Amino acid sequence: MTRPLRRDAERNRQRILEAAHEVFAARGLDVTLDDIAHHADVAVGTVYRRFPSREHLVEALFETGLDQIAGWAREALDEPDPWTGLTGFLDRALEMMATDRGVQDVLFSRAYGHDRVAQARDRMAPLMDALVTRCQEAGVVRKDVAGGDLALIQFMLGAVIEYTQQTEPGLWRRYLTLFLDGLRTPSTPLPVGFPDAGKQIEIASRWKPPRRQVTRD
Amino acid sequence: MTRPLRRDAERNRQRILEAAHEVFAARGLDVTLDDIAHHADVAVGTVYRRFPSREHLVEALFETGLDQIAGWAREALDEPDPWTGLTGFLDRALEMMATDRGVQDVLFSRAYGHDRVAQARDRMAPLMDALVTRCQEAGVVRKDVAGGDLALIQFMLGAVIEYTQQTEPGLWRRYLTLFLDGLRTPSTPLPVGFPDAGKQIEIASRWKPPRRQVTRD
DNA sequence: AGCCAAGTTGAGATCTTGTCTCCACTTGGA
DNA sequence: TCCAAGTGGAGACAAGATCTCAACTTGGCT
Repeated sequence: MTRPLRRDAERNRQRILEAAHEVFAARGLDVTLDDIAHHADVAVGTVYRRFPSREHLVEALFETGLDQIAGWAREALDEPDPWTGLTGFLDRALEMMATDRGVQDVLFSRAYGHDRVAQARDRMAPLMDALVTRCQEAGVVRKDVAGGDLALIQFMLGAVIEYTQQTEPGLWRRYLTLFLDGLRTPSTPLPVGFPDAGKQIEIASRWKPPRRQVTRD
Repeated sequence: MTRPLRRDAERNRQRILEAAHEVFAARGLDVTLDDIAHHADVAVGTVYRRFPSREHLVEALFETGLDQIAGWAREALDEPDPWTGLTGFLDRALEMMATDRGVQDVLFSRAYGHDRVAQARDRMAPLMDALVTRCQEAGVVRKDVAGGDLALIQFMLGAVIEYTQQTEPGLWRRYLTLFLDGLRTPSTPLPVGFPDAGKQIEIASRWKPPRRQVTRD
């Protein structure tokens, strides 16, 4: 049985988690633990005493974040109009990615979050499938797109967010709209099929979140 | 008047340029001059004697590449059918980006290529505008997109290329098709306007090409 | 109040990675 | 033959991240 943390230690633990959340949100997962420590007004040593690696922080922070997205997907499935469900979901999820850069890293890379976060990620795939299938059954989405396409679309819009958010926040909505119009029923046949699960994992394994420009505060 | 290089030196210069082209193509602009040297079977010192910085290599290599893209745009304007012109152009340009990762870096970042490459880049914008306007006049492209949107679309597809090319080459065509369907005339109004020139420069200035995964040969 | 285990601090040891120099050595060509 | 031009590559230098540790502080139990 492990005894509870001393009061000051517990307080510091919270401050570190908060700081990590903010720093991850602002600059993605690829930040130093020193940065986080500084942001939490705590020395590096303290951070290392609580969290042996960035990995532990990521696990502690992002599992709930991903589950929140999954929750939106489930809500979207309850929406009476399938199309509204789908677009509403994408809007929320992307809004979150625009606010928290860490989410994109954790969603699309296998570099961090090997345990609980990875599981949360996997729980999302069937929900995406359901969202798309429901729209297809209602005849409002072309038959040749897959649930997995939603992920790639999110990835692309994530790239736009990364590119433009500082300067032109919200510009991504422009391209989301363009995409959604492309998803609707009158359609050109798609030239390549969507990759299977094995390929998808391979893709994500190869991707590493980009090193972000150092933005001074 | 500067005397010509010695024969062996000239040969090495060529090998360096070739090697740089290959390495930039495979891994983007953010590679070390040491890498290039190694690839050219030449010592680092030799590279530094010819090209004081990566910048010089980039200038020497990419000006023609960008002009080639501009050339395709001009050809596309000669195409009798405006829509075929537009799609054909995007296809070629993206094919090039898929083959040469350096192109994406040089097109969308201001980190490299300050002189001739920058000018070549600027020469492209009016061509994009023309391509789009021509389609709009023919009534095949929605009125609310701008020439600049083509660049962002290329950027997004570039991100997909980066993410999937190793594993699932050509997958980007799937999303190009989706996008093109979104560009066609029956349309949902776009939620945000396209940013003006000043903003565009600011956007590109902030972007740095991502550090690529080290892929062992 | 006094004690000490738990906690904190932050300079710095260590590692990694890239840039660029320098000088002993080699080579093309007048 | 000779030497200016060219080359090799170890390593100096810089930047930046990871992680440690010995001296110091503090919460909380008695």
